[in-house]
Amino acid sequence: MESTPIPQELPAQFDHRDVEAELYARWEASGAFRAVPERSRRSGGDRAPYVIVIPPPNVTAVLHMGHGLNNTVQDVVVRWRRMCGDEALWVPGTDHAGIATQNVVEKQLAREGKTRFDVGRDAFIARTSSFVEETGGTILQQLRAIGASADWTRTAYTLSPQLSRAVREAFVRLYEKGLIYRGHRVIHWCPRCLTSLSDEEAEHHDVTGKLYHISYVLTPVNATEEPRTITVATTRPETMLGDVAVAVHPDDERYKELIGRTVRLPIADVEIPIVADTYTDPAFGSGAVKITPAHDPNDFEVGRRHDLPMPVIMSPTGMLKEVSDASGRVPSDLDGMDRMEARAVIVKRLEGMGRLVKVETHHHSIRQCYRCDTVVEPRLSEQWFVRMKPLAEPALKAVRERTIRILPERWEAVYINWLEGIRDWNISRQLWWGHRIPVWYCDGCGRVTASQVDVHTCPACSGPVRQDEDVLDTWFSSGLWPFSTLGWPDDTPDLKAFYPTDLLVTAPEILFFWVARMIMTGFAFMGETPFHTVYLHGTVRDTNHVKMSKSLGNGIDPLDVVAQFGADALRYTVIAGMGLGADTILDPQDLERSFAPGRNFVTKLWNIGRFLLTNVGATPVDALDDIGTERLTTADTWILGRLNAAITACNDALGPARPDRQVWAEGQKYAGLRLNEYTEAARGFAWSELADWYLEAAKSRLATPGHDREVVRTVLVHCFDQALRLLHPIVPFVSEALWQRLPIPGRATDAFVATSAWPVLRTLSGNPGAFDVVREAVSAIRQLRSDYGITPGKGIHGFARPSTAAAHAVFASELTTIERLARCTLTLVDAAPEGAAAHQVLSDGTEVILPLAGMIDVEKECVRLKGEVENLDKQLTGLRGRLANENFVARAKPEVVEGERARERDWTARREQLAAKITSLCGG
RNA sequence: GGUCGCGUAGCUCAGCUGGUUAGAGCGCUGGUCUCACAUACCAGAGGUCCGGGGUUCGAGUCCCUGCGCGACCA
Repeated sequence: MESTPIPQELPAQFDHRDVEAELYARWEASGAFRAVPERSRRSGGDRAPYVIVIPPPNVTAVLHMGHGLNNTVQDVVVRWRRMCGDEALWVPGTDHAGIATQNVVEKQLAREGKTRFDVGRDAFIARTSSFVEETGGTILQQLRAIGASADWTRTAYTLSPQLSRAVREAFVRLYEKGLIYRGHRVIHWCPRCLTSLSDEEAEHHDVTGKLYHISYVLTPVNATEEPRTITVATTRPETMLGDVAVAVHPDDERYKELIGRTVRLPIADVEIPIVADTYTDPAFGSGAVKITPAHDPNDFEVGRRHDLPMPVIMSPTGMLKEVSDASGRVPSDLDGMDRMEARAVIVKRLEGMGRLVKVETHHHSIRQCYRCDTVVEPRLSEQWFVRMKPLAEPALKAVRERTIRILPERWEAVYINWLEGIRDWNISRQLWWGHRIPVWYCDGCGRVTASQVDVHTCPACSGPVRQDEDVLDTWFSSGLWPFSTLGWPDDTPDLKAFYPTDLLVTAPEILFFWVARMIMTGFAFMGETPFHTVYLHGTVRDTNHVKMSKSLGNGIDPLDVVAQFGADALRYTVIAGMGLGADTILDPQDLERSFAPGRNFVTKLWNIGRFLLTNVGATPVDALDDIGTERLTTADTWILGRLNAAITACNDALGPARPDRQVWAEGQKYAGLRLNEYTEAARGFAWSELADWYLEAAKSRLATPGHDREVVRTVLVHCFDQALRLLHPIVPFVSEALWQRLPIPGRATDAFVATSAWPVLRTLSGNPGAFDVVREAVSAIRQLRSDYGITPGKGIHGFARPSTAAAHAVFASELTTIERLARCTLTLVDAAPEGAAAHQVLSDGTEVILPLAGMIDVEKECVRLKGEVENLDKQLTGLRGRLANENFVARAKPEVVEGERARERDWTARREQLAAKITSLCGG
């Protein structure tokens, strides 16, 4: 069958601008990304479900490189599984992000000279809602631009009515089990956000601060006692206004006799006791520590043990104030003063009083709000807590017993360590934007009611009730994400078909915030793990290894990259560099250089496609199975063998997709998701093998009409088709654009590579390695040409002396290919011709001889050959030494020893051949 | 302070359970506008695998130690 000319000329370059949006729209319209519950095995279908839930970005976020990387990984995996025939579902959505979103709207208000308290709660929430409606979810639109194949019909939002129901259901269930309680505790307070924070949200930062040593004067027991002092050390002297005791270690001989006595607190001027408590470290500072129960979590515990008062001396905004139990403690001139300013004033005043003993430089860590970096203030207040220990048990067990694996492996230890030392979770936030705590108080009878539905009158006394003012930590709702997005608490078809999910892809920073909590809630509410694999990827950094961020100005906008180089170039670059857990380094100053690998690869792929379409034509090729194996050339068999190898390498790098029986086998636990290895395998096949060798070998066959032309058309289209499938998850757009044009036999007109089948291995006949001698011969001639400075334009003639009959046959059949690639003419001979010539001996002993009359420098050739022999001798010495070593022969594995022996034979033979050349050419 | 990780080519990184002459991309050098591709092709240079000790027939790979860097947690 003769092919017809190509229907349309392909442009010289892949124009991503023209293609991406249009292709994406077609995919989406075709329902390619839509999952159908009935097709899942769990719902009677015949497909294994494969589900990923997106780490929901903040609803007000705009796409940055971190999102780009995170979502590209998810998309690569979900596209791979879709092609493998799974019922693949990637659930997209956003998070209402309590503090972050509220901050944005408060900033807007501030520009109008107002605070949220000026507008009131309802109006503020209304305003924030409309803000979110207008600008929120931009990021989901942006994800389409990088090719994200999420099921948009299932887009979720943590503050939607459905997911809000899930939050209430979860709260009430935990409350009823006694796993949620309300308590008076010292929590982390952000004086800027005006809310409490969980332990995880108050981040540690190392600082060089000061340690102030302050002496407190003991109250004399009688008029004759010498005045005595006791010195305490603190980094936060302003909190002394709230001191209620000085604690010493009970065994500390220095202070034993002082226990039970009192000191007079300077400035606040109150009398406080000296107590004995093992919390005190005798080795730190003076061995005596001031106790401020309302402003330090450790002191709070000491205070409880000794039944001490707990005066709060700081306002929510961080100003000194007699808030509770503190009357008379804050001097009027300090009242209302900011905590930092007050520190300086108090230190100065202590100095004036002679109470400041010394000030030391002190390295310690302070906690800062993870949203606004303000130094948090430990503060006694009433909050809601989740009792974590019981929830942590199954979450620990799941990782220990391999129901869940965390990649890279080392994070499992971090996860376990954290869960073992877990503390109760403060879930109430003094914000307005979020899920209001579903608890109602009756002031009449004191009844506290937690309820899924709004409560209007007290169930006990029918009196009026008021709802708790606080909202829940955003992570409380995102912790339910793997099932709330699927319809929980309702028993929906989605939940049945798609829970548990499979893979979670995120950054290590939120391992505790989010991942661990999802696992805990998964077991608590679903009785099952939410996913079997957690994949933690690295961070995007600039060339100085500084994390990219908008505020530092070292960020890269993924949409800029998409506009300049295309989504495929972005994806390829990021995925190719995706070592397990490794950071991604990109240069914001030089996008051209950063994304060159991706852009170059896309261009290369495009040009392979161009060549194919111009030379193969648009007429569908034969099915490969219809081509008799006897018609396949050495090159055909070789490339089909390389294709098999590439498929195997890709599968090995990516899989296994899931554990065999809910639990990861020891040998598989850390296997798969090597995206860089997968990329390299697919790239190497398409570029270094298909394009660099097979395509070149195909050219003359394509130019010659006849049966063989059909064979090469078929093999070429088959290999490129398969290559595009292997590459599709990485570069979805260019692969789709090319695949649609390929003359693939029997393909439906509306087919997509996106929903085509992942390549499988073919059984081959013949020797796939036979073609290697061709490649070696070409390389050898090219190398000689380069060594002798013979420009490619200069035609040369040479000889080849195949070492075996098989090699002779390959040379005879592939002679045109060799001649074309090496740009020479070649004569096959039985004996090397006499005279000055350049030589190469191939690995099978075949000789290549270039007489190069007039161009060859005999002396240079002798030096070159002798150098080669010298190198071989060096290797042989080592090899023979090893083989002469009885220990090696006796103890090494037999196959290793046999391998070394074979190498010795090969190298020796090769050396003999070269030595003979030297004798004839250089006269010994 | 605790736990963990990293240190391989100029740069960014691969190197699985110890076993050929340690790889890739980018960059660099030289040569090519060869009829798909100069965003390409061809050839090449470049590595004491951080230092020291040990285990082993054999160590980039395992153990100890020193130095440097980083992360997480207190």
